[in-house]
Amino acid sequence: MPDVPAPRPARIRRGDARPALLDAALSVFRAQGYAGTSVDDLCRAAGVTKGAFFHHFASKEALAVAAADHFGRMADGLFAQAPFRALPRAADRVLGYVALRCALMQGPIESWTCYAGTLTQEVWASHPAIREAAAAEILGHAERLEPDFARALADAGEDPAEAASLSRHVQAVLQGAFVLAKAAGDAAPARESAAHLLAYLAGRFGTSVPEIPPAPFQGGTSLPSRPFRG
Amino acid sequence: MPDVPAPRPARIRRGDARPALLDAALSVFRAQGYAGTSVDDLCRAAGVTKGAFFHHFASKEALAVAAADHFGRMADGLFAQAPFRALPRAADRVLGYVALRCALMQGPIESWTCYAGTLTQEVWASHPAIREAAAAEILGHAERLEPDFARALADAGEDPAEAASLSRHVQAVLQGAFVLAKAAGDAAPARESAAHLLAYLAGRFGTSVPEIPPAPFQGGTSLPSRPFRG
DNA sequence: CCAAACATACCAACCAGTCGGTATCTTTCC
DNA sequence: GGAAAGATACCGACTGGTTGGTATGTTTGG
Repeated sequence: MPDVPAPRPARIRRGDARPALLDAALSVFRAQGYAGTSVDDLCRAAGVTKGAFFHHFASKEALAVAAADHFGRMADGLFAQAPFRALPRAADRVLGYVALRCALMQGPIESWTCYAGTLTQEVWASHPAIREAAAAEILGHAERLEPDFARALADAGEDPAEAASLSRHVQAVLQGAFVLAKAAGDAAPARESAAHLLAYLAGRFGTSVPEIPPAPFQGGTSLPSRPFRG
Repeated sequence: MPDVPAPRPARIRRGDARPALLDAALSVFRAQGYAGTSVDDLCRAAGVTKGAFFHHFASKEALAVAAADHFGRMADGLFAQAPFRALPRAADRVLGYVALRCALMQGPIESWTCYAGTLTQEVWASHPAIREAAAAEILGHAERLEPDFARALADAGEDPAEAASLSRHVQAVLQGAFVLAKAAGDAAPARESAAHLLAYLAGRFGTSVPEIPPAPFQGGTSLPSRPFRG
């Protein structure tokens, strides 16, 4: 059990407990997982006491659910204001979105991975309420991007009916990129995967791939090599 | 806390405790997560007592590490014997691999998702030993597939140097597909994503996409629609 | 008879959640 | 304006149950 980083002062001002707990939930759950995080961990990270915690949230699960919505609103706010949103061509907006997500892949892993995906992976079977909130987050996000996909496909003379599935695919690739990054302890494989995704999308939209400089992954494994055809 | 399914008889024969625990680890950890699974859960699922558990494994973490290798050997065995391995063209072997993984996406989710990816996502920061074992599993698997990717790229007149990154990308997409499937509670989005992956690979290799029938995802979210440009 | 393979009882630490109580802000009424 | 009344926000000791792990005893195959 690693000790929780304390990004906040030891105590929070009156009235700030709820947002402090929501922020703490995002980073601590992402770093330690749901079951691996105690209520005391969350309180410590938020600079709040247990009394405050249970005053604002009925249970640890309730905080996790509320934090999924919190995460979604933060993410949507970020992307709604991003410059790529103003591009005239739909294909460029889609590629710009993926390029931005790729550019965000730096710094501490728990700061740029997906709260909803991380939690779902862990508690999809044991905590249906969290699974539902996370699913609404991920699939809702994909749905909100859908119009641009439909437009980009139509512009390329392709069937826009595939927009929904393509938009979900983009989210899937990003989620998978996060898993590889966590496994490798390095953002490089995630950026590489995003680059492949950009290539696929550019192919579908008949446009060129935008600039992104993915440093190649140097990791490798330390496994004794086990031949596949063995 | 859902009760653990007991796929085994209440008690296991003498000498079978170790493999029983490894099998139990695969299914129970995937269904409940690492921290959400108690040693007693594992013993119950394996039909074994705590004494047997700690006779064979020094700790819960040690079992999780050993199970990663166990998972890898089972998976490699499965793919090594699959018919697609005998195809003459490298591109067809790669596409056949993805098509098989797609075809496996049915039945209980914990039976076809990735043990290594699930565990990494949860404990990458708190249990380095598990993270390393899982990373070796995932990246090692990608490495073992690499020669076919290199050959397929070369056959298409493309640079085979991209094989490593492309092979990791395939694993990333699969991992992400699992996350979406868990979120949606349905294999459909995972199969859709695999279909997009096949399309990308076929494009890169200059071949046609093989048969796979991905039923479209009907899920949708129950979120009040929050406009993206809000 | 011996070592490996178990079985059972047990323990200290931890955990989610409770509860009686206090501090501070808001409303109401004069 | 100001005091009383009530609502909200917060505090932290406590509890019943669970957890990973240990200690010690028993069975079994060779």
